Amino acid sequence: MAKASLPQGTRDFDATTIKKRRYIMHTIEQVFEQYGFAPLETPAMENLQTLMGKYGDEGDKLIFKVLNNGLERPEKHAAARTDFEQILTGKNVASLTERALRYDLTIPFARYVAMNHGKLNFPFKRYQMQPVWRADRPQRGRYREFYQCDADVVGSNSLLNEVELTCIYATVFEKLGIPVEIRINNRKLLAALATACGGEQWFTPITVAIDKLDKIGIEKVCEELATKNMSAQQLALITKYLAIEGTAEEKMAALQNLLGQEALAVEALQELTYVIQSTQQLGITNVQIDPTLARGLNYYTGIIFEIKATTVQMGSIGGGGRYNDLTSMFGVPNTPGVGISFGVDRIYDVIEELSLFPQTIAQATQVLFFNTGETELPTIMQTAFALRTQGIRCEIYHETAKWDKQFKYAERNGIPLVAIMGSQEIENKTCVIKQLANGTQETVTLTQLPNYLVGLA
RNA sequence: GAGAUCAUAGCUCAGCUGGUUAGAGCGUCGGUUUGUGGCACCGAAGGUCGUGGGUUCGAGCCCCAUUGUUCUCCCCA
Repeated sequence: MAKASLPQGTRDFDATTIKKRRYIMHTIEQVFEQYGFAPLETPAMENLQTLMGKYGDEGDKLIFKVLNNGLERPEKHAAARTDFEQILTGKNVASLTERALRYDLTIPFARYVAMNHGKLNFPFKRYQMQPVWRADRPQRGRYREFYQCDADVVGSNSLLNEVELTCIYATVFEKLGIPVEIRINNRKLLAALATACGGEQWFTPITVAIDKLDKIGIEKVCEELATKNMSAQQLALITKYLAIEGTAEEKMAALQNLLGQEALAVEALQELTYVIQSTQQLGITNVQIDPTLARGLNYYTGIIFEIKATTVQMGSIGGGGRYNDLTSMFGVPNTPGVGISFGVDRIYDVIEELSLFPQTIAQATQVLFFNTGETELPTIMQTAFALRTQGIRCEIYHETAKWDKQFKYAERNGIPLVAIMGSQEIENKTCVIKQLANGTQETVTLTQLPNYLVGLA
């Protein structure tokens, strides 16, 4: 017998955990629907071709691949052996692996839009809440299987979308009680910085390096860029850019001052100003401009978002941004979109750490009926059955046992009420209801019972 | 992919420079107590010391390998 175990980085979820996670997901789902997003689900597996090359070189390595079935068939052996050599050089070969587990929800969504663009009404707004898989090494706040909740709108260039998605972020985290900072930036600003440094070939090195600013500090960022042959003059510009601080208005002014001669920068600043001002007018105060925000996924082209919990040490718990033309990779051009994502499992960890889950979540059964004996059991079953039709969740203890045990069962399972019907009560058509929390108990007639219990709940 | 760390009862952990039969608390089960839980007391069950090798008269402890945990780098939700 092999010892029971789980694949690395995966977890089982017990009842309490699932209920807590549902609470998070329901909260998100409600807000999504308030803004007119409709649900979508896609398969756990995609064609490997759909996913490869969409997340950068690092991303490709983290995609879980599925080995093809049927490789043991003799007529495939020769081809499989040759193709395996390709695998060893880091290539992917369709004859050995042609499917992979989804890595995020955005690319499958783009694939869906490309496949169905003829019958969708644009702008098309969908939300999706499903697990994704990444072959990362697990650590704090990092899992190999985790849930994402995404909302995307495609077929619209309007900044109204960015504003509303920001509102969704603000509303969800307010409902969950998590203090967060909504950081926004604009990829066009980074593109302008690259141009000011001499050309767009600097875009990727710059974004990669400055994304690490808060971790490694400004000197190391400059060191890293210097190794890419960046001149002292260029580094001076980067340093000035990274040193920008202050209120949103002050940052805007400084950025305008530094990059105002670049057309892209002007555009970027206008967009950021619009989002900041609009959300401020709606009473949302936790949006921050962060010029150093870059984000790793390379398909973003405009405004980008990242959510940081301010009172807990944790990686970002949400992120997103605008992409010009994600569907063109699937042969359908001119479909701009913008989307956001919630990292449910990290949000869970944050709420747990801050002890913000409502007490009532864990409570399932409201009433435990004591099993007082074989002769009493039929009446007890009838009573419980009737209560259930009235929407009251009840259980009957599975066997006649000492009350001691039955009490402990109720306690351990967080059942707040115990119902006792012995021969005496049955004869009088009554029932004793005891509240475990404070020990008080009352005798209630069976006709009053449903109302009595609703009153306690 | 690189590095560090840990792995002993269901859980949390002790276990000395390598030396008899590996301990505690909590939990579980039984009892004091068959119509009222939480408390107390008494008793019991429960361990291939992650796995596989090696060194040694002797290994939970030392060495090597391996698997998993937690964490850091990388990157991300």
